[in-house]
Amino acid sequence: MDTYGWYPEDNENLTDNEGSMDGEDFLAAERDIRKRLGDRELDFDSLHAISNIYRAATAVRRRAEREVLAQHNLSWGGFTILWVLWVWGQMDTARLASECGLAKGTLTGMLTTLERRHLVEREQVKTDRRKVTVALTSDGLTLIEDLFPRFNAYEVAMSEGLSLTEKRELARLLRIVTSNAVP
Amino acid sequence: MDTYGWYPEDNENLTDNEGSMDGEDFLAAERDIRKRLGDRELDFDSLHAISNIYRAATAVRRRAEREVLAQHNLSWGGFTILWVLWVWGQMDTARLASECGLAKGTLTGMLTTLERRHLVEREQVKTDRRKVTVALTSDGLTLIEDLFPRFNAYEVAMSEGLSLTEKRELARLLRIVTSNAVP
DNA sequence: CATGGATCGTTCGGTACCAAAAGATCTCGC
DNA sequence: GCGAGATCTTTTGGTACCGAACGATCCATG
Repeated sequence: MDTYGWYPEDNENLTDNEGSMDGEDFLAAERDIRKRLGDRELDFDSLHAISNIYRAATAVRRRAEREVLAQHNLSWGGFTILWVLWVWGQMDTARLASECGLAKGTLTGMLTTLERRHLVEREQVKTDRRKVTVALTSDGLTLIEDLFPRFNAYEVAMSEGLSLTEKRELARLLRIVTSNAVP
Repeated sequence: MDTYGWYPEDNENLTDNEGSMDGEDFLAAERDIRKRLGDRELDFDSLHAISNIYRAATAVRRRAEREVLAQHNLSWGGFTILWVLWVWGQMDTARLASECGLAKGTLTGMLTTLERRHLVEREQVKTDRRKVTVALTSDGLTLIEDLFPRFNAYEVAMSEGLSLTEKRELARLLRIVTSNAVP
């Protein structure tokens, strides 16, 4: 069996990761990865940069849904839709899907859900009847205006420990990754 | 109507965002947000830092599923499970769920899918029959060893434009956010 | 022993989410 | 005008994914 077939039989000499993780444990986990796979031709810096994005996104999303959004029966996606319509005003579904990072087929179902709750409304475009524009209702406006400041407070809490410079640097680096990933 | 009730009626004087977005457009979009909501007491730096995490994660995930994982019929979650088992070896389902960032109920279903494809196998722990450990099969090992180098190449492509220092800085900042979000 | 509480994995009900196909409408060459 | 192709949204079929409820197993205390 060549080096590529190497496989860990036990966890000796590796960091114990039982229980909940803090920042130290994450670093330790990344060291373990390097110890396991260090003899291969891999780019570990890209690996950690990219995989930490998803890890952070999942953690932030799940906690937001539990602690901020659940009391209003909103999913992350539903909240995003309201937020985008609030900031940019009404728009057609193709643009809305792109802004929200959703497939347009996904958007259809979620709009139906939001429409049933009278938070948004659809309207067929007169000049091009293939298109549909979506807008907040007054209920939707009330909800997002009440909810968003609390959501922003949550975002502040999630970026605790980052300086102003670091927040801006984080946003900048993520913009670069995003434009790499959007074909 | 007070300032809080202000609502955009049209998109004049705002950046046109039709079509696909690049890094410039993202910055423009963030400027629009500030223009729309700038008179409120919100922390825009936290907002952009946090919301860009999710945007980047979604874009990276979707493209990976399409361009790297689809040819092996793997979802992002399924891939993550194989990867974690590869790096750390067999473990019980609770730890596996935590490492993968999945709810344990979700993991059950995905393990069943992977087990049906003979990529992983479950085994009841002798000393504590409540527990179940999960391990890669040899098919699973072959798959991840073939797939991971290509996945890593994808990660390199996604971090194009970032220097080594920036990749490490990105990983570091995201670790801070993640530990804020894991309660 | 016995039994109540803690700790596992799984099941359940429901939404989110995607890619691909279908259906509706517009546009442009002829 | 009129039919072919382009461009929209919705529908479809299937997986991922969550929280909560459930059932099995372990363990501490009397």
